[in-house]
Amino acid sequence: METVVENQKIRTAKKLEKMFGHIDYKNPPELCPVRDVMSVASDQWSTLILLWLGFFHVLRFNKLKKYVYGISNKVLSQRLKVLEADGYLKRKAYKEVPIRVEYSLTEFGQTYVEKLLELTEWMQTNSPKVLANREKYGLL
Amino acid sequence: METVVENQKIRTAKKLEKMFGHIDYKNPPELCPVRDVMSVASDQWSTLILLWLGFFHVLRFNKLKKYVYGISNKVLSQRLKVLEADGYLKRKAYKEVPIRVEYSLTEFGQTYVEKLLELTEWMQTNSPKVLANREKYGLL
DNA sequence: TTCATAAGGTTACTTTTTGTAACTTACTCT
DNA sequence: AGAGTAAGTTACAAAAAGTAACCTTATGAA
Repeated sequence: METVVENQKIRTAKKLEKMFGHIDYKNPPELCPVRDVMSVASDQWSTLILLWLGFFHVLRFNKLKKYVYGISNKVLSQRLKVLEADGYLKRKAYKEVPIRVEYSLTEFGQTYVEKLLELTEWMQTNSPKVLANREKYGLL
Repeated sequence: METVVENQKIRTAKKLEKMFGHIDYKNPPELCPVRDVMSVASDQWSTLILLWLGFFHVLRFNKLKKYVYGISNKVLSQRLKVLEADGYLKRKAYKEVPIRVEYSLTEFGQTYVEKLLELTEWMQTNSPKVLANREKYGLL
């Protein structure tokens, strides 16, 4: 039993070595694409935007704003631009009045949402544990 | 071929429905534990701290600071406190002079790091694509 | 014809979060 | 007595995020 956990720890460390081991830790973030890309894609607001798009497939600006509860116009529009630039979603504007704009995932974005979903499922499963830990810690 | 992708999209949306579908989107973030827990654990600095701990198993404050390149004392100590409170890592202080403090993952933290690692592997695989997208977008 | 409305933002201004760098503590070694 | 060391903390500056008012363009009602 113990060794199963230990072996898992070792496997994990090996993968991390593959990822970080060859990188000189003195490198600034600009030279680490993983950090760069990750900081955009796994930002809290970006995550919520992408997940809701994964759910609805197509959403307009104001609907998105409604579902990504608490986001401001400013941040929503800024994140949508960046996520579009990075290729996760596409924007389609119809020249009607008032203007209609539809956001949806690209195929690339869809694959990312699937990964993201796994993480979110972990969160869903484990958040009670975390909240319990937090409470226990509060008493110290 | 098309239908495979389509079916995947539908499966994803179904999972998302399970996660978000029953939540009234008008709920503030305080009432959504998933958002709450996730905003701590998948913060950029937290992620890096946990991954490096997954790699080294035990790290002292100043070593962590060295590997989590660019983090400030202030933010590092703040994140370590929160991650400890949430149960991802443990702090062990030795009453020597100068003081020695060792940080390591809890077993719970270890399971999270494994999930996180999958996401990071995705990033590693796909960051070239994102950088390419970004460049293409820049030309528009 | 003037006015209200609507979607999808943008802008100016305030508040919060981060970053920077100097300082603290407590004991040991010179 | 003074320097050095690890693990932080603190005061102040810079950057990011939140807030709320405003813009655009055209349609339909008054």
